[in-house]
Amino acid sequence: MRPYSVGKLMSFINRIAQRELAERLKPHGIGSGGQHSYLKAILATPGMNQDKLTSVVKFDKATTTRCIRQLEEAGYVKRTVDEQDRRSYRLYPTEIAIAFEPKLQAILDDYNRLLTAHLTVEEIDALHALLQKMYDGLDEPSLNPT
Amino acid sequence: MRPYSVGKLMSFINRIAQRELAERLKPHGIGSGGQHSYLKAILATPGMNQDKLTSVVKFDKATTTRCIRQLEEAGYVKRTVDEQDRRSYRLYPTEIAIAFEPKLQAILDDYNRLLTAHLTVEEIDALHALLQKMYDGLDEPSLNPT
DNA sequence: GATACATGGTTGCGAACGCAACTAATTTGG
DNA sequence: CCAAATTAGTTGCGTTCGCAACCATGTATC
Repeated sequence: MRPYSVGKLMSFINRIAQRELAERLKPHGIGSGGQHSYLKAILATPGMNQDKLTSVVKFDKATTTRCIRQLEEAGYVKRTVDEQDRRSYRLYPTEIAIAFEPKLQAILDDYNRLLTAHLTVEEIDALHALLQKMYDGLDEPSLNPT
Repeated sequence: MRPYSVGKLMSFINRIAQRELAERLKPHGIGSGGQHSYLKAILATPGMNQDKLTSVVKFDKATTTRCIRQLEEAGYVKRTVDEQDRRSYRLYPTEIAIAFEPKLQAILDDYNRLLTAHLTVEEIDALHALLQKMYDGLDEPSLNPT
């Protein structure tokens, strides 16, 4: 039996949805793609270095460098050299970022509501649980060489 | 109550997974991203024009132009001018593409199995149904101006 | 404490993609 | 039947991203 094309559906949905999200973040100087993921992670856990952050958001470390630079230029993130290890930077949200957090969260909540607008509450629960399980399965040593 | 971050999970999973798929398609001269979607659509429905194809795969028409050009250069697709409407091209798979179809399908099946490796059969059924419903909901006039 | 190795971060390069502006063929309205 | 509007496709431009090569700091081995 042929497996369902779960990958195709996810890629479709993601592609359509990302355009919506980009449009909503743009007025706040936050670029499309992963920038908001970085900002959310820094707000949630201030003081991480870029390497840690890269593994949290699952992008490439080069992408991290660039996204952080953009967030810094937009005034959302501060970088300070870690005195314990002078190679790495500790990342902190600025006052502006902290003030913006509720708005950011509202945009993301809105986005999620849009995505799941045609599902019942039970269906959303089930979908979230399944995606979480899927994610946990993928986020394993086999695919994540140390 | 805060909505689940279904969007974030989907984007994570998609990002991780796309790298896997890209690696498997690369040896066959098929670029990462949407190229395989176009090829599959053309194999499934030969003779479409690019405009129709764009709406099927949900990319931008500029992206369609470029992906089709690459598939043509790679020898998978033929374009012929539609004599009924000389602006449009009819798209057909080449012999090579037809011969390659089973292999392509095997790669995609494999990919889907990888994605859902940690789910039970019932969970995969449920996930597929939910994603399909989600997709159908998004693929509506409100977001798809005619 | 000099040499090798590991690790955090950056840069160069190329691929993929969307938007907007454009060309060329077709349809519509007067 | 001609001008205006529409439609299929292309091109220019800017953004995002991954990979690989690289630099600088830190750690380990001798």
